[in-house]
Amino acid sequence: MSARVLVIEDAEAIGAAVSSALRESGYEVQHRLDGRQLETDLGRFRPDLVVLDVMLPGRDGFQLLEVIRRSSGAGVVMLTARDGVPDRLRGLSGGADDYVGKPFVLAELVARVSAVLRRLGRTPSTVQVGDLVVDADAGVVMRADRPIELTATELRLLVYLAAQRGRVVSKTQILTAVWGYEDYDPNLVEVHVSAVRRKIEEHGTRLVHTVRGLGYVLRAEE
Amino acid sequence: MSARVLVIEDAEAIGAAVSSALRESGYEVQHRLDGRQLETDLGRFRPDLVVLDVMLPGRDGFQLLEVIRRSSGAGVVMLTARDGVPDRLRGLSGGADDYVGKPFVLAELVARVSAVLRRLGRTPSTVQVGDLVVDADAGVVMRADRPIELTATELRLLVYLAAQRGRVVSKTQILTAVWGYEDYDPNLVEVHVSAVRRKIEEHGTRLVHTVRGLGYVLRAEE
DNA sequence: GTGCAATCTGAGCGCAAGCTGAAGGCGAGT
DNA sequence: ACTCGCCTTCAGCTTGCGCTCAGATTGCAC
Repeated sequence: MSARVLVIEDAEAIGAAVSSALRESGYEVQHRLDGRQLETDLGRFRPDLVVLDVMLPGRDGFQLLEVIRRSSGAGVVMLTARDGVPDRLRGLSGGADDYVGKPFVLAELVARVSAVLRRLGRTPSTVQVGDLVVDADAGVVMRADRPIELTATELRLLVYLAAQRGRVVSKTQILTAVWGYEDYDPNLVEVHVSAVRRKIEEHGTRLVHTVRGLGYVLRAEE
Repeated sequence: MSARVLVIEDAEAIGAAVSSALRESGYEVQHRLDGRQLETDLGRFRPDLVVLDVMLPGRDGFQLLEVIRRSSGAGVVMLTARDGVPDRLRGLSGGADDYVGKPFVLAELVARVSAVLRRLGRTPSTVQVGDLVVDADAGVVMRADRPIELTATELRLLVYLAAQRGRVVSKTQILTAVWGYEDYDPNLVEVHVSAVRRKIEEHGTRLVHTVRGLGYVLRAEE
């Protein structure tokens, strides 16, 4: 059910952070420090998407990109230096599906990975819960065919909850997925959940359920 | 069927406590005081997961972590000093799947070990008993396709019983696994078992069976 | 059947978890 | 420079979970 993501990143700290953020968003993740066993990984792990650093020991990101394109249908998100405009062009022209410049916020990378997977049809782009429709690609939320105005943060929060629909997600998970934070500030999440509720639960129906001591779930009324 | 866990911890008392807690949760456990024969253990015992102390005589946890990563697909949960933020980063960056800060509650460690094993696909994340489905990862319990609202404690209790399905577990085992307690308070367990029953056994069916003098079993009607 | 121990369960209390209105701060747009 | 809207912090309030206790009930030994 959940998509598989292969992360190739030689900076261990970054690779680990990326991996755990993706895992917390529900993906199955493998992390490699270089592209040596890429062919094997493509065959065995069969990733739906590869997060690929440009600067790598041995074969660099662009060479690996070609390998992936030749022997797999996996999507590719490249990590490049923020200012490296040439890198960016080269990556896109080489066929990467998206790229993210370093330094980046974890939430941004996760969002782009999700977006590419959706585009590739690996993940549904719109999620329906009750009479609420969340279209992550279009960034539009509708309730009973009427559009709902959400702020950027509220939208990211709701899109995340929608992607995890039916699962209980902790405030910690939400913080890393939506904000990219590591420090624990439950109230920040509470405030925004409260705001989202005010907007999407107009008729006394409950969509975002609180599970005390665990977190929140997005689910239609039972 | 049951997963194998290797515990490397030089403090004997802690190692023993961890080992027996894991055994009570149904894992096959080996305990070593240092990492000298790690390579042999990886080959012979073939653990699915290694619980690894950071501070060890001889090679320390991070060195052992590398060995494990190179020559095994085992998951790794590291034990670090609670405040050791540097440790934490280093552990994750080295590729540990999770870490637990000392001092820790046994229940927490057991929960994290289970979570990592699930993520690695070594343990099914959902257990079905009769028409009851317990999804530990999603934190969701369904009966006949309808979600059941459980509190955090009730869920932990039921997840534990589900993991031990078909096996009689004593109140002492439940206390250590779910609460991390050492002192014996049978009534505490009884109260929560009672609450879980009220919620999951709506039609007079019995799922959590009492075995007088021994404990409880989760099992479909006999 | 009788007695005793084990188990069940309803009630209530204390407190941590969660909610929300208000206000400050910051950045974007004019 | 000013305005506007959004994000975040804070503080007081509310909620309901988890624990303890006590009386009822069950099951087993004899």
